[in-house]
Amino acid sequence: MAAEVTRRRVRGAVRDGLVAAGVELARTGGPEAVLLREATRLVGVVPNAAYRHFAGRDELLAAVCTAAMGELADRMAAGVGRVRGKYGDAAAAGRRLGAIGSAYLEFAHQEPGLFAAAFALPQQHEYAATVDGDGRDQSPLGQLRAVLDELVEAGVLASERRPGIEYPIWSTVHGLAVLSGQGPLRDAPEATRKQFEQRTLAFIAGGL
Amino acid sequence: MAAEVTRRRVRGAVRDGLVAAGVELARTGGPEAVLLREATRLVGVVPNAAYRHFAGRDELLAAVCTAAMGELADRMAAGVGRVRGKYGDAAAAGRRLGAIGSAYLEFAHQEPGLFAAAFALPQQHEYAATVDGDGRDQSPLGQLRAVLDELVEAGVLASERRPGIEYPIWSTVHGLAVLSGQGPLRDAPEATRKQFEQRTLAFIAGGL
DNA sequence: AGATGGTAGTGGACACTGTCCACATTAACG
DNA sequence: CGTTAATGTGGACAGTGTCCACTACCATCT
Repeated sequence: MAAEVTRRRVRGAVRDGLVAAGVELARTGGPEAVLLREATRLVGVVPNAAYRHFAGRDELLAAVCTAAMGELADRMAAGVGRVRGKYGDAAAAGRRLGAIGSAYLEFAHQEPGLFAAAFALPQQHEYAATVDGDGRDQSPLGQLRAVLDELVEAGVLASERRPGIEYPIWSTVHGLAVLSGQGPLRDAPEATRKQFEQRTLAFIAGGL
Repeated sequence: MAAEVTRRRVRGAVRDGLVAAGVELARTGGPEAVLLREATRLVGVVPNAAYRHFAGRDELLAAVCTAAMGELADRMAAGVGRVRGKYGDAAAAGRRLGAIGSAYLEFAHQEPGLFAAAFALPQQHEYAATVDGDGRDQSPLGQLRAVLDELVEAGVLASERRPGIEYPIWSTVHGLAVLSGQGPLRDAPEATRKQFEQRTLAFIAGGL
């Protein structure tokens, strides 16, 4: 009668489960909904078990945050990858820029909770070089920079206008994402929202 | 020995005090820091007294939210008011647009907590016509619209480009505000931040 | 093989939050 | 003056994050 059969899980299973549970909570309820106790409940473990893997709730939220940012990056990369046309082609480069913006806005719209969670903590995702196997920076900002560099090479964007232009562009897309996602424009009808996106992307293209 | 001298406050004093306390809490710690109990503590009243004036914590936060949005609107109006040049003058209209953007960004930078609180609840401030004595819409969006209309009248902005252009512009400024305030760009040095603002406002001016 | 030590999970507790209920007191008003 | 509604009090409850002491397991070294 050696008490309960408190089965020990395999290494890292609980931690991964907690992050997965946190992501799911964030998906439905945003960053506020990622509760430490609820996550442990979903994993089937006692609340304090989480403290073996995270210093506290904020560190769990940070992990969720990183995961959400990763999903955004993946969606952007997938969108860019779907654009045909070889590197340096002016039209293709422009379409790649549009694909980045569209993926960003689509993510914010389809997964408002995850999108909010991705920016819930001001940890610098972008500055920590998140590189893939080929040494390319696959972070959202890194991907945007790559396309802008391509636009310069393609002759679409004047090289003297290139430095720092990623920030106004990022701001424009991000601003629309939060205003139409969580902000005052959140319950505009689908058609209106689509029009906002079109106009905003056109505004960016015109500002190059 | 009729218990304590539980002095009754004048009509509305407790409610106003709670909102003021909530604003102060939001100023230092953002919307998350506006706790019902802490607000009542600052006012010097028992927690439950708040329920005589608000249905719950969310309704208090909504009041704080409205107050914060009001302060933003005031700053914008003050900035526009400081611009000299009569209505319809092209240069003056352009400077007024810049003043609106600058006031927005300055508010977000100087009062990050209040700025976050202003957008914490997705209640439609802008749609509820917040008009002043002269019947003008003094909400942030209303002021932006007024200046854009002036730009059309001054011949700076083509009238066929006018419809809906407030949204990309608002998005751009708002995006920079949250990215450089709470987001990943929050601990950029002052000079860099100033440069971001300049470039972003120039980006908008170029996009007209 | 057998002792040992660190790792992962348990149980119980505390302070804090928002919120509800029953009660007391005061102000307003007939 | 007596009634009534408004306003504040007191106590309680569930739920949260977090800390402490304790226990079972697994790997590793002798």
